Amino acid sequence: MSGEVNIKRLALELNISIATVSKALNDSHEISLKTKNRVWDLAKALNYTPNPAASNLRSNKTKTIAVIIPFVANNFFSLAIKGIEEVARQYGYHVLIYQTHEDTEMEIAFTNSLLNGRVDGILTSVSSNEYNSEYYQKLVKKIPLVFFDRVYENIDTYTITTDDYEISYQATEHLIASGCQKIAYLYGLEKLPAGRARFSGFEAAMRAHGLEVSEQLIVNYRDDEDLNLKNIKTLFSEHQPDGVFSSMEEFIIPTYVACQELKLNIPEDIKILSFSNLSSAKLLNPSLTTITQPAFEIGNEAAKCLFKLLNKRGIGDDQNIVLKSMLIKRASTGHEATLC
Amino acid sequence: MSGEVNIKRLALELNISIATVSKALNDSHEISLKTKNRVWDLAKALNYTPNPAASNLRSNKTKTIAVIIPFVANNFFSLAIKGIEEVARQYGYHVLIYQTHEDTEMEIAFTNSLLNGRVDGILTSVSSNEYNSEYYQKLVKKIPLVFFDRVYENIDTYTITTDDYEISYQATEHLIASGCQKIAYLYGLEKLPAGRARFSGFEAAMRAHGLEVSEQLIVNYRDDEDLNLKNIKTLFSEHQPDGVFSSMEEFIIPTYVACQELKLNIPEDIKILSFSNLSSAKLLNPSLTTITQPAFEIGNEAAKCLFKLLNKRGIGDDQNIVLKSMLIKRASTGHEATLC
DNA sequence: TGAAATACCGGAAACGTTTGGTATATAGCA
DNA sequence: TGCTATATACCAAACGTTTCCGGTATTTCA
Repeated sequence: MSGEVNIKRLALELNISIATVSKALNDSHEISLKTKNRVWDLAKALNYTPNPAASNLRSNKTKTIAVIIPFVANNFFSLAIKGIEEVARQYGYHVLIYQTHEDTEMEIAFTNSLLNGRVDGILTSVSSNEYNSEYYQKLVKKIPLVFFDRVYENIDTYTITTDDYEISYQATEHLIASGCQKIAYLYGLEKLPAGRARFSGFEAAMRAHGLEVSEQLIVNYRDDEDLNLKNIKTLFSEHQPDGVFSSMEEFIIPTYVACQELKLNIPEDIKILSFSNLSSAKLLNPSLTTITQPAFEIGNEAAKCLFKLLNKRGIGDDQNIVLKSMLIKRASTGHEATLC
Repeated sequence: MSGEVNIKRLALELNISIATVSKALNDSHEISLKTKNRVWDLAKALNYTPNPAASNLRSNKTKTIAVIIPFVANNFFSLAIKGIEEVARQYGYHVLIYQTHEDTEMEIAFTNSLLNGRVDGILTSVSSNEYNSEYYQKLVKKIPLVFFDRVYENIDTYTITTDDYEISYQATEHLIASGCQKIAYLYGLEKLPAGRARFSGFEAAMRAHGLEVSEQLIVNYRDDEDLNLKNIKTLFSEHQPDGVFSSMEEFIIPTYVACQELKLNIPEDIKILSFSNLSSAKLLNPSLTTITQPAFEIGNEAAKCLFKLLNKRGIGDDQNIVLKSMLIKRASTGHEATLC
């Protein structure tokens, strides 16, 4: 009996035209309230929902946005997604998620696969293995796109970032105030503005306090857990730093392991802090001092900006939004353990 | 100049019909290799990709699947998603992700919003706040759907679960072998088969060793962090258990906090183990003994089953797939700290 | 050699919606 | 009264594919 319930069926049953039904469903001013109500009632009764493919084909709107990120199995990005979804739901949009696994080629492949009208807009946090902004120069002219956290600079769209330089400066001063003189730097995202800003903030704070930033006290992040561990252990045993500034969550585990294996006591022998959104940072042994980014808010803000673009409001003077991170002092830098 | 590049454009430029182009692109046997090559070459040169809306409208295939889960900011689900995506990519499918936040109403709302042809199939891990399988009884007749981890029973589709009963039994024996006599049970997912199986396994092992399972030693999970902490603290101080079996990752933090605040030493005063996919479990203070589910494999297997359904192969005798979890012994149950 | 099978290609309808143009009826106004 | 504006609704053409149906040319085989 029923068959699929579509607009034609509604029109037939109400004895009005297809066009009228469509306009009624979209609450057009051309349709009388009386007719609208008849349509809405029947639509509800028959449990009608418009076919997205047809609607999209005709109107060129998908009610879908894409999120392209390195990983989803990561506290920062998980929270950011949550922030994005909140806004998307609000607008009745669906969210497509793509993981690049830090591979720029994948990133570009995914993005390209979205240019045929599969989505209305894109939110992206770029891969760290390359810095290649030319691609995006052209891309932003083809589709609404907003960068968050890991951004390319000087591209004509919104970017949502955090105060990497300032918070790194502040965190470095915290290490110094805690008595560190020889601070190692675990360098992540070195090709991206975020990674560089973190290092600059560290550098500036060191210099401001008359401390040296030595090449030998730097470990660069590699996509190889064992190598990272090895490099950190080598650094620790050869140069005995009394402090560690980790610019990436991924360094935490190898750093703790290195200390354990080298029998270094945290924070007595060495103080540690790290960028991180790990909710269990407070339960590490000892609890870890972190620089925590407002991940949820970043996602939220990014999505809002994307919808500004989708609604054809041009980019205002709020093109580059910077949110504040937090320095949460815990036992790994000798701070009182407060379990917060 | 270019305009949008579509199938008509290709046909025009190659001086062949639209039908031929379409068939060539889909590698139909009706088209000669020579023609196919001409089409493929030009398509590549012009960077053509088919319009998904049009294709979907006509063919009733979206090349998209949906994943409906309680949270993405969770190690287990993050990994499961990764497993799902691997398979999806392989088939050229896109993945839509929905978070229910443990709310069955949302779960149903999302699911309903997908029934109008937005996706070809659904992978779902149901919310824990309710057990209401009637809805799904009807649903599986309308759209291909596969359950993973948190499943409803006796529904005519694939389910991917783990050996909750057996591994819980085994873990409980580990606690007992480590000297525990009075073991508290932190009860999660109580309304779902998974949660119940975990408890049954625990119960059976206790009984098999002549130990009592007391109501007073059970804390039920509530969606309120403070309440959970309070309940655990009350349990610990009023009944002094010497072991804790946590059936949910979410109990870990309050449990550790409770021990710290009550000055209970782990594992001397109390031994702890928990279901968890936390990668930092080994770095907790002390490192945490976990039951770890093969999250990636679960997602992987679930997606494979969904594609079996999509390819119209009926459900075989592998309808209920059960994967093995691992018990990883660490310091929180008195095991040698091995950092693995 | 002739009939049947095969290989290759095109015409045109269909998928379910949106939308610009048009038509009718009514109201407003001079 | 006649003329314009407004409210309401319909017609038909799109959107870009896929696919059924057919048609011709070529091959196969008895």
